[in-house]
Amino acid sequence: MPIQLYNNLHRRLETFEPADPERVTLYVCGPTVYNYVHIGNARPPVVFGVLARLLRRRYGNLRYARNITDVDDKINAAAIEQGVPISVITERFSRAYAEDMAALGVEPPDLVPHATAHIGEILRMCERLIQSGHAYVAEQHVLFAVDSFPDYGKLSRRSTDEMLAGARVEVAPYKRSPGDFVLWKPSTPELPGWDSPWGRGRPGWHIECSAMCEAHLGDTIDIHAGGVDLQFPHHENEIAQSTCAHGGKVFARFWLHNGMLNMDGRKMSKSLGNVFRVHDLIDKYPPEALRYALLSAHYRQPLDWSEQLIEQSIRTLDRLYGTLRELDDISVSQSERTVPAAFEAALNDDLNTPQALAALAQIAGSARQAQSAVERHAGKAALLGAGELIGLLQQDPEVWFCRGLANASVDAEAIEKLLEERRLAKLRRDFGRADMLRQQLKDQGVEIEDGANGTRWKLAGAGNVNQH
RNA sequence: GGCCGGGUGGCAGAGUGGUCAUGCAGCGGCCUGCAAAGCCGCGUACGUCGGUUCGAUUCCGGUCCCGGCCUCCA
Repeated sequence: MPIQLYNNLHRRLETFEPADPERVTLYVCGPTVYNYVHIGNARPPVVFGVLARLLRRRYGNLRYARNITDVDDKINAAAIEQGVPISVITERFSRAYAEDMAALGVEPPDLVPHATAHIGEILRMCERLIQSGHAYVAEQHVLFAVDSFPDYGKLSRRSTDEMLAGARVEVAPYKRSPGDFVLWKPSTPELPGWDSPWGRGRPGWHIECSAMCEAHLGDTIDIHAGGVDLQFPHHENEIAQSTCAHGGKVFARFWLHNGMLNMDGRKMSKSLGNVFRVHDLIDKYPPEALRYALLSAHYRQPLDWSEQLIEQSIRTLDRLYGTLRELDDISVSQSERTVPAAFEAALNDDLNTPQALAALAQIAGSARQAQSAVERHAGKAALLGAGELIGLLQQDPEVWFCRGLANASVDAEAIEKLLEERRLAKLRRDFGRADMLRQQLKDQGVEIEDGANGTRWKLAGAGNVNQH
């Protein structure tokens, strides 16, 4: 079954065929590391990370790059404010980003190129663009001439005239055309900078992605992905630079854009200040529930973020892990894991994660009802295999149900002691005493279940159990 | 203003020209000392107005509302 992807370049669903099946290339725009990222920033790495797993499963040899932007005016501002070199800021927050993404079950990409490690490539690309007449030098800036690229605006479907009509920003006087954008700009002595033929300076925002794609993935890549808010100008400009730097070769064959996360109906964005930082959320809620929540809507749709969404996700995972716990006695090796056709078909259909999660619920349902050892084994194999592909259900169920125990106010020994006391009370049919003990545990946030093989317990409620 | 996307049951959220999404919550039942979990069952959802059609939530047009981008943005 082919993988169908909605190619935003053509605004239609297309069958994905890599240019070279031996070497599939994927580039996702990564963060600017000047602060902790918010949960909206986590959507691309999570959803396109699932795409990476899907591609890797099918083609084996995937080269997946997700950059780190470590030179930028916001980083400069943060460094000046805190009185430290920019490297202190960028190292701190690129590490935090890696940790936050790992917590959300995002596998590291194959390549994590940093902009500052590619200044040479950036300068060479600038020179090539100048030589070929697609860029010019003005007041120590290197600017891309949008008029030199007839396809400019093709991705975002807008003409340069339209952009002019709606322009919100004053046009710098040295631009030949208002749509021209900066490839290289001068730095003052206190700002980070590198020597260049046009004086000491630093790269513009868009050129780094073009330079890093070229350096690591080649002139033409299979898939380029990122947030829909990057479609213009960032991705439009990348296309212009790369295409012109490569003599007209196609830059990216597929363009995928994820929708925005909303807070109270408005886009979650740092400039609006309505953000939840991943760093804080993973302290407060089980990270896997955050991942589930991010995958619960189709990636192209907007997703309303709310506490209720997280709690709903926790309860859904409770049920799925409950099924796995019922299958505790079954052992499934890595090679025995399976990916049911309906589940994979959903992901192949433009990464339809809600449908895939619906299929996962069905898989769990039949696994729960399986009677024979063979069926139960197949159920668990499917649950783990499908879960692995989408990055869920890979924990030990007991770990899931005891979420946050290490930080919570309860301790396991005390719980076990009360449970033993309750067991004895039940043996002598002192149910009043037994119910009292259950209530006592419940007051501590511990819920218990009596089963054939004794009593088990879990931490109840949503995420706040993990709060310190 | 220009370009683009969206309005589905209490909530989240897929999908389809004519029996079922799915999950969460709720209700009833089974099970249970009681619970919980699990199982079974239940609720006549597709913004609005027209059109096409034997039949439209699904196609077409109008309209209302919401959101995104228009050089900070995932």
